[in-house]
Amino acid sequence: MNRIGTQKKILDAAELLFAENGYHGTSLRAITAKAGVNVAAVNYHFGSKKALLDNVFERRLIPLNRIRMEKLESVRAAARELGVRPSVRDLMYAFVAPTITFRDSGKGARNFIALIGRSVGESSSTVRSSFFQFMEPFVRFMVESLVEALPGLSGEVLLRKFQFSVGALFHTLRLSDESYMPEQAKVFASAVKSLGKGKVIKSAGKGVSGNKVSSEQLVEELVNFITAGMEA
Amino acid sequence: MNRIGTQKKILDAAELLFAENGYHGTSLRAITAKAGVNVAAVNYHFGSKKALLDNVFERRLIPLNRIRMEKLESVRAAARELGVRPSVRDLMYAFVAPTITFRDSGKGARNFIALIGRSVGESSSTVRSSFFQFMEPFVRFMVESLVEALPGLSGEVLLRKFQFSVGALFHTLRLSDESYMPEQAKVFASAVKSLGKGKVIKSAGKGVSGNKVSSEQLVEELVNFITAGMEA
DNA sequence: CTTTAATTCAAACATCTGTTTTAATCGTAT
DNA sequence: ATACGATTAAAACAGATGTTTGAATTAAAG
Repeated sequence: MNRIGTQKKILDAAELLFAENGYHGTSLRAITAKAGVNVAAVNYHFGSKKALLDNVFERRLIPLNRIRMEKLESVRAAARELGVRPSVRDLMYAFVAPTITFRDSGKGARNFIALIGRSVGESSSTVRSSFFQFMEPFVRFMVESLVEALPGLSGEVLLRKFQFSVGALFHTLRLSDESYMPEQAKVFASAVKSLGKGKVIKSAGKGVSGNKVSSEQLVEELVNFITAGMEA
Repeated sequence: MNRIGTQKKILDAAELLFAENGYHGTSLRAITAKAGVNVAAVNYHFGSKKALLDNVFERRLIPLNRIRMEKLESVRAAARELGVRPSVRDLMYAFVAPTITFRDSGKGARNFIALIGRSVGESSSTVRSSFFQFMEPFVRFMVESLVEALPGLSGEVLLRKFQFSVGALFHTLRLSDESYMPEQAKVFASAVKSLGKGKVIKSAGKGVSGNKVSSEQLVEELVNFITAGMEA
């Protein structure tokens, strides 16, 4: 039985190509060619292209969301035990850290992170519905926790601020692999190069900002940024 | 000569459908059907589907970027005259305000703003290259100005912080029309409804946050958020 | 009015899409 | 070895895609 092997090969290829060219921009023939399997294998193992997309999300998003949920719950539990409100910073950390550190768990994970970074803003309803079905429980829990942490804010304002944070995080995820955003990478790199004053950017000639910063530092900067924004 | 009329009809239809279903998710036949013109009209007037996309961007992005540039230049000029550094808040305002207030200049403008909100993270290289070719001069100028405003930050850190801001803004633009993001709207709306404590969200039953806040308030909140993040 | 160029239109183009079919092949248990 | 269910493979399917063609129509110029 090579079943599992074939399914994994298809999932890996689809994950990569969906991240690179989008759902509609990726044909089943491109996927099966990269996976080294027959075209019919997708419909045999998954049923349809849409079902394949669901499986691509499901494979990574279920364990990832479990980690995020656990972190969030432990933050709330710790605060409850101390009789205080959870801090915005801790909540934001539980939101940001698992996602970004997940990038480092393998090449496939990096592709997937770039994919979900795109899926938040995906134009096609096919991709959106597939993605949000897995994200809803976490988002709901997160918003509830934020209301607890920032009781002075109205629900509307808090919601928008959280959406600003979501945008900041997922945009960063999109940029996590330079190869997927060559135009943006070039624009920013040339902007930095043309500065010519102040602190020198040591890496300007070699690469592009965003893919050489360590995950730990990126988490730190991002949490600092959105925590300050949430509390402003 | 009905030339201009036909071209405009095609551009309007394409702008709407690209925003709703993405570039690859929109067929020329869908565009021409909505525009009420013949399929061949696109290739006759624009040359190709890709060239049509370029024209959709160009029509709005050139005047919009000119406004952003002028605002940015006036901020820098005012600071120079006073012999001080431009404030982060003023720079961020010049970045955010023109984009968001542009939404209100008409129905087509609203469609377009949703479209460019998506194009930043678009998976397809076709859309990305079309979009970034118009955005590069502004991004370059913006980064240069930020270096001036925050001389204490290294170029790399500043760049990442600006990218967080870009993410926050464009994610908000994506959500500026609820009809394009029904799943996300539902997730957030239900999350708010299930709060049950603190300030009551008056609008929870009627609509969804994001499309009833005034542009002025949205600009204010967004500028507050990213200014705090930049200065954190 | 006639001529001429620009524009529209229906139809067809070749190619690509996701999916299905049918036969061949594989691994495994009897 | 045989039989059987699972998997693969090649081929074909109907439909949609972007683009092109060539005739019909329209509008402006002489």
